[in-house]
Amino acid sequence: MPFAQVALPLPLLREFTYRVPEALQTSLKEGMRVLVPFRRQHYVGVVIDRHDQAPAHLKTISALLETLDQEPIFSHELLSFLKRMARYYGAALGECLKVASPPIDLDTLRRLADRHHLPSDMKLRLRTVKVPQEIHLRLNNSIAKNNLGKVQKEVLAFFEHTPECTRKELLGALPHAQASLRRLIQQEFITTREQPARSDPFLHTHAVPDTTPTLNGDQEQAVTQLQEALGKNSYQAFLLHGVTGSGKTEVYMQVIAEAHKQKRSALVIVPEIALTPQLVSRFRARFGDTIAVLHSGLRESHRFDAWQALAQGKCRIAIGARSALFAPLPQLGVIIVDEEHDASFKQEEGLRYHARDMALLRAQGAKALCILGSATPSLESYLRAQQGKLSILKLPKRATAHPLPHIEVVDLRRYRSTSGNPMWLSPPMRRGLQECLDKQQQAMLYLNRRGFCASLNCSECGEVLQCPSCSVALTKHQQVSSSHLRCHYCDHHSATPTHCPHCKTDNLIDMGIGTEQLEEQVQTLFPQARVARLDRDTASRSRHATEETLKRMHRREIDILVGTQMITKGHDLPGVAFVGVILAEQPLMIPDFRASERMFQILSQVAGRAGRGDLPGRVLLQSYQPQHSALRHAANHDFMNFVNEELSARQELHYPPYTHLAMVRVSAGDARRAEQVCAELAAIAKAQINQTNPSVRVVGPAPAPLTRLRGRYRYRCMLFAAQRPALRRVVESLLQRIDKGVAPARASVDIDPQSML
DNA sequence: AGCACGCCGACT
DNA sequence: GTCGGCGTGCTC
Repeated sequence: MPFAQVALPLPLLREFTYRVPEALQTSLKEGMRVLVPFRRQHYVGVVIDRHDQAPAHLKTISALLETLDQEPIFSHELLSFLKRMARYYGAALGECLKVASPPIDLDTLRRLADRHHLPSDMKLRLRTVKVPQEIHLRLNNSIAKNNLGKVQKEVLAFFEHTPECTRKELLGALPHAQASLRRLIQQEFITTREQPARSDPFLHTHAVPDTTPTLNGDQEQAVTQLQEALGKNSYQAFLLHGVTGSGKTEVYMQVIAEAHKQKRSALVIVPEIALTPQLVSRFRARFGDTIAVLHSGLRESHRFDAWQALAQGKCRIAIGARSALFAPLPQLGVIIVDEEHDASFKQEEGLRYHARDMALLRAQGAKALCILGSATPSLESYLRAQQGKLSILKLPKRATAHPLPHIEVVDLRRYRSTSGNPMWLSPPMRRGLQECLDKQQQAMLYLNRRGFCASLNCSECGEVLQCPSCSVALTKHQQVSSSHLRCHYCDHHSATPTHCPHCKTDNLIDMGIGTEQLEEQVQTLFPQARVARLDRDTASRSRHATEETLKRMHRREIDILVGTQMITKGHDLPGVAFVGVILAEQPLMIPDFRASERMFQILSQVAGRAGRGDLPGRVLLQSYQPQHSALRHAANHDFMNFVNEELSARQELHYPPYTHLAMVRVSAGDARRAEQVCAELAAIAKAQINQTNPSVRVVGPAPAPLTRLRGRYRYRCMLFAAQRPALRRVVESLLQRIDKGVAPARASVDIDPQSML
């Protein structure tokens, strides 16, 4: 077949045909990367198809230059999954392949460039990696041992116990042997071989093997069902609904062990923030070196290593964040998505895919199991379970004997400070903290706002200081440098003014509270307590700041930890007995139909941080809306009533999960241009609504909640549809229009948006 | 995405 | 008279 269909790593909604050189006719397969000329440049694309004839409309067809791989880097399973994914999101296949690709080894790339006389600065537009090499030494069998120096003999003696070692190892043992070694190599007494160095930092953490614990009845039942399903070798999806501390991880591990027995591989996807060394060592303790960790925080070379180990079958279990979805696993047996409700599974820039939804799609194609686990399942998953698309497994009890923490709600309306300002640390909150300190237990205070205060307002004229390029209030910060204002959406920052820029009076007052101020207030109230703060600002101070603070927390060197979302996930801190939430209804202030759901999830999750050790946990939720039902349900640990109430509300409003949503976003430097393009797209969508697509509802165009962001005006339009195929057809027509160009505006379609902003 | 081609303002 | 702004169009 002399022609190949090649997908390029560009946002082009089609692929291109290349002629396959004679020499590659037999070896070139689908899923291999190839070097191709494209528009006076060179790109690395992926062969997605071979065919006998070129499309008739093409006059000239270039030949592809070379293949980068001996074997396809995308298996048939992975490639067909990526094709389905591209179709699902209306994305360019090349873009999907790009996010799923391992980085290219720079040396390989340079060799290719040289061979084809490409300029050294050629833009291949792909992530590259310099794979660290190490030199392996091996003793040559037939050597004359006479006439050797003392050190040379020492070097040879070193080889008596090891047939082969690395140069680094040898020089580590014999640091003075450098010159002698060089001579031995020159005289060919020792042969050398260069090979990629193994460098995965997690790989060398030697975990102590653990013993498989006995399961409680619920866990036993879940494991039995899952193992049975695994034996059927077909797709089946589960929702593992287990309260915090119910032992979901143990269930995962036993299913993975069963897959292992059947020589099938496993993929574990966790939220970015939950992928901690503790979690990895827990898996490593059970499965040893068969685990590869895929983490975007890893150096590219480490990711490259992990990818290779999986592709070659050296590792059979992959664990990682969102992008681990694309791990090259032969004979995939089970995909686990832990904390499946977590919003971070949705990539919010570029290719906006949802790792949970794609995990289901991949499992389907691979005839594998998919297990979605959560203490507070998303409404999407819960409805799927009700519809029978997911089999539900329940772990209603904590695996340990400790009961769920006791949660109380504090009505903030009853407490005001003498100045009339809100009292963010109410008397019950203070008492709670004091009791906790008295018992020498640890406390956490949760407030999801960084900075000192939320905004700076003028009490004279009412002016709120805003970012010059975004329609948001500036946040005052006092840490790092002196008092300054920062925009939390762009990189704008300025000194804190003393006078109102509008009316010039000096009546600027702080509004609201951030973690910096909370930390200060806590320290003032409890001068003897050791207080620390954990948020994005403290984390960015140094690379290990967060880890260090958590370690200090573990060692009980901190009494009260103040923080944002960062303190809520993944960390098992057994000393924490008290958790306070400063403003429980904060999630409701974002205009989003999922606000209630998010509040319920956050409160449940924060509450779950209390009483994980031997201490009974206590939780205080401060709120101005103490009667809000999602808050009440969270306080009662009552997922069932929350989910039923919320589902019926969504059904009534025809919102997801009862409909499928596509968000059309348009931005431009000029507001009228953005609105105009958005209106045109909305009109195209509306024109599609006829007998073939009767169920699609178009809402908009309308200004986006953040009307201006980074100097660009934003408009949006929402498409709701009861059926996905109808939604897809309408979206396709919009994408075709966008593909033709809307410059200088930018337009995109987000399928199943997770954030309404 | 990039890089061409193409049509209107400030420079040697 | 040119150099260069970025608007629009095409890429096997």
